[in-house]
Amino acid sequence: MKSESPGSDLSSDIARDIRDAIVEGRMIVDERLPSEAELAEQFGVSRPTVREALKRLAAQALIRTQRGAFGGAFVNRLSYEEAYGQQVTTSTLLLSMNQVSFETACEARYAMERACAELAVERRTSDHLATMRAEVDRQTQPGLSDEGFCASDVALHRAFVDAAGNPVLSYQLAGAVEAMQPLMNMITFTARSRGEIVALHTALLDAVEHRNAHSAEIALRQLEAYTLTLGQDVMAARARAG
Amino acid sequence: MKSESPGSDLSSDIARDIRDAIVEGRMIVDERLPSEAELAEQFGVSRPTVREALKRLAAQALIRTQRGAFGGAFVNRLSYEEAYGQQVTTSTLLLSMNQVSFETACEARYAMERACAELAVERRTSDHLATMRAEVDRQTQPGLSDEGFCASDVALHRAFVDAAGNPVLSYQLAGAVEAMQPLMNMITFTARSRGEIVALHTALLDAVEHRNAHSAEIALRQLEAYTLTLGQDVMAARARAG
DNA sequence: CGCCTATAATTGTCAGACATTTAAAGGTCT
DNA sequence: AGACCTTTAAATGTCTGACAATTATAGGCG
Repeated sequence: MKSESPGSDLSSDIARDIRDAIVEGRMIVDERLPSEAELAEQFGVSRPTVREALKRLAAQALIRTQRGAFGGAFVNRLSYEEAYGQQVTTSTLLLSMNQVSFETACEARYAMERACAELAVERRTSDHLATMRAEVDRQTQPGLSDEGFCASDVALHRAFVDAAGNPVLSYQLAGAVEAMQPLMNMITFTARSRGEIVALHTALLDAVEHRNAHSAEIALRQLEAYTLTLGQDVMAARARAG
Repeated sequence: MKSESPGSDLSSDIARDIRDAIVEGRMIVDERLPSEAELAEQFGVSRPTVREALKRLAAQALIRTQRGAFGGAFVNRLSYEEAYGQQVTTSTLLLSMNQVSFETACEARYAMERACAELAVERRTSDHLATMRAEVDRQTQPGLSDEGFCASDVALHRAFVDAAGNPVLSYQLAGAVEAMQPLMNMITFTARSRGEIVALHTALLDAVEHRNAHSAEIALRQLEAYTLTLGQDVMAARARAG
């Protein structure tokens, strides 16, 4: 009674069977799967085929494997970090491979960030403020490369999102914010544009410090508008260059 | 010059090498990878090891394979649908495996949905309205099961999010909305609670129809509050039951 | 009693073979 | 000449059997 669909591919079928068992809760976290040899017998296939199925699951962080006696494959508790990673990779590829316009990506990102404003100003701790301030400071340093500037930008926004104190929100936003980094990295930041951005970051920081959600949203809106103009200039230049 | 880190695992290393090549743009969409035999020679490993690496990449939809002459592995254009699927699976597991509270998940979901309100009321087409209306109608039908009610709920919210006309936003929201379905499915909806929800859905629908972002946000906020009370009742009952 | 060693279970890797699929090349008939 | 069929070769999919590497447990030794 094995389920099939994609032109028959044993390792796919087996991976799906096991994945379903995990997703539907028939296997619980840290539960050990049968050994590869046992699985091979159960599914009526060879060990390499089972191994291919297990590697598929491992790639999605659904299982982890351990060598040695009493080792084997175990249902993995998907950590926030692993989920972040998957989220960022998937989002980045989605953007880079689907001719998603800078406008669309930017709009989505800032819409979601604004969704954090209310919670962030309410729950931010002094730690969050300190992190944001440190990043703003870094952004004013003269020797900073464009890539370093972008990285600091991401770190600041990350701190802002984390200030909302909702790990699910942080996880969802990770993709939206980090996936834009490759697009942002194409931008050459002039001293003037850096100044503008730092000013807006400072406005955001002040709003968070004074727990003013409305001001935070305005700062984010201005940041979106300014980022958009910078991005559009780059895209236009690239279009001219061919 | 092979990169290594996790206690040496050849198929992991190879998968990472290839993944990096794709993510960094050194391999472009639809480009064909060398055959398994060639890869085995290049990396100095056996074909089964190469195959395990390729299955890892296939599990993340980074490549697709085609049998037969002139077949092979090709860099896959990550479609929105594939990305949705990954997003939903990852989000669902993250919620179910990490004792994420109903409150936290609910808060994140509605915060993100509210972020769509402004764009949705501005860009919604009559199609979006019709879909939403159809789902509200379905929700009033007497014979509808609780699962059917939840599914319709997801469909309505999905239409609302899609109305924002930003595919990246739709993609990001897919996880937040659908991952809550297992939690919602634990709720037994009484006739009274269904009535309340339908009333709020109708309010949301009206707001979208009349392009009133503020009303839409209020409806969503009320929906969040009501969903939260329903969920908390269930959680409390489960806690008592042990 | 503590340390060391042997053991067995399990994953990781390899080699070679055969089955299956598929597109392209070449041949045949009209 | 053109349409249809057959062959062929390249590639993935799968199997078998073996060996290497790792590791927790059990047993032996001082």
